[in-house]
Amino acid sequence: MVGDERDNKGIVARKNENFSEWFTEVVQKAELADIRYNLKGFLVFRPWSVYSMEKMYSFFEKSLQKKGHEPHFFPTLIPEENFEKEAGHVKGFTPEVFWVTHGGDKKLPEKLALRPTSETAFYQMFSLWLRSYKDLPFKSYQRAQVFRYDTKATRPFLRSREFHWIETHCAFANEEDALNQVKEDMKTSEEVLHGIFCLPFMMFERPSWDKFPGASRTFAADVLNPDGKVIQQPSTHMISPDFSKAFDVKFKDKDEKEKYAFMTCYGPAISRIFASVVIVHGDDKGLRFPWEIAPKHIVIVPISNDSELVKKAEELKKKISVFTDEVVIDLDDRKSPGEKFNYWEMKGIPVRIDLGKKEVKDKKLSVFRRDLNKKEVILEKDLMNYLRKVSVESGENLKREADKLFKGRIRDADTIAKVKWVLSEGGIARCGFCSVDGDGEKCAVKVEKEIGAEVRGTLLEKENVSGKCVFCGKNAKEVVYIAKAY
RNA sequence: GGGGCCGUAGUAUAGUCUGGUUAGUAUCCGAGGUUUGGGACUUCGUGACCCCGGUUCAAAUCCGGGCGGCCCCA
Repeated sequence: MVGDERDNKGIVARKNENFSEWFTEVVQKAELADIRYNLKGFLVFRPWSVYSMEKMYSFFEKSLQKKGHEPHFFPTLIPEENFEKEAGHVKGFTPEVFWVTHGGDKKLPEKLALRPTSETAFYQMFSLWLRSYKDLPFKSYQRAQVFRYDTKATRPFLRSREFHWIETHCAFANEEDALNQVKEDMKTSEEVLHGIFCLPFMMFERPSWDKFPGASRTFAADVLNPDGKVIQQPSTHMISPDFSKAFDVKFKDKDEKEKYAFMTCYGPAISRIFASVVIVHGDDKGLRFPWEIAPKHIVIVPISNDSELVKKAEELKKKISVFTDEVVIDLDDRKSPGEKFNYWEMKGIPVRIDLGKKEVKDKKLSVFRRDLNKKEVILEKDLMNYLRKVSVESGENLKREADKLFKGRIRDADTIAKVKWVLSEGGIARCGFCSVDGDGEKCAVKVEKEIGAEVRGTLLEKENVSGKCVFCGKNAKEVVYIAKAY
């Protein structure tokens, strides 16, 4: 090939050397999304990402339902008046809202927002639905697409103007119950994000200056990318009492008094979490998935389309169907076996079975597992045991690998120079800090200006503090975590 | 928030600086033949200058705007 030898088949960029390019390449070559849709920040999700995201949705929804959340579908459009009811919320979201202004060629009497999030839609209904303490706790959720006119650079999956998520909206009789909900949301994140998707993260309480618009307290998970930047994943919020007042979300308590409810919300963004799955588990060959959320489980590659081999492939597929239906037989006669091997490794399918005459004759199978990139020969009669084993181990292996990398990157720092060093190593710095309320913001600005990083927050369970704030020298009141962020 | 780079077949690119031939190459796609155990070979064929405006005898090429993409810094 002429020019810069750029190959339009396999992944060229090295994940750890040139992460940005690696990600762009993987998105296109593994056919996760088509970025050619002619609208900035919007992309077409292709089957290989959708299969996986559907599974991710399902794990989250099952986990939420088990904890008492019930599903809803709310309208995509929200009247402007709903937005204007709570000052903090308006201020935070107005610059990011897409507005619908016309119906046909008639100008609408009131602008309609394409929901950037649905608090103001849900609370509108909460005020109608919630009458008595017996209606509480009220726990709901919906899966939805939301829209934000993000002015920063957009990136497929990571930062799009339309994204796919789940949002839970809950109401409680008192603040304590609301806080417990936040803790439950953290547990859900641990169960699903880490337990099933195998993504290590830390959940921080965001500093007061970095809260969700309209929240009294914000907690958010940070996942670490190989380039050393963290990306925010599920966040959970205690909503400011101003909302209950603004939307008149009241209930009659046991003591016969009318009281305002306490709301929480939790938002795992599936399309963005998918990005983290790609980024955290992928390698230089392309994608890797934990079995549970792999788009498909198994590919059978007959070495040729010889009728004997095709028949054998069908037979195996049928046999495997008691365990999984997600078996692809690759009969594309335009590709050589070698090309297929590389292709399916790039796509990250967990198990590949190479089927040739040799195998049929010897009643053996050549199998390749993507978690360990290992090829081995097994007896055909052991296939089901092998698949069961890989289905369990693939996630475990990916999780172990990711956890190890993550833990090694969190380091204590007691001077500005040390913080800089930790960040330059692609890590998260843990250090003493004056305050995460208003008056600590000066130091946070310093962190941003001088180091190009952000104070991500504190742990919910307060840590022992001693010593000084690394940035202003006052007595440290908090232990904070500092990282570069998207 | 600031800066830089880029837009030519489905994809990746040459050509742009220095305006002028039938816009070249690889891959993909379609048809045929030979192949098939780690990115096969061959013959034939289809397919492109992002949009709008300007300069000019002449624009992929120069200028302005729009739309879209990529990268870096804060």
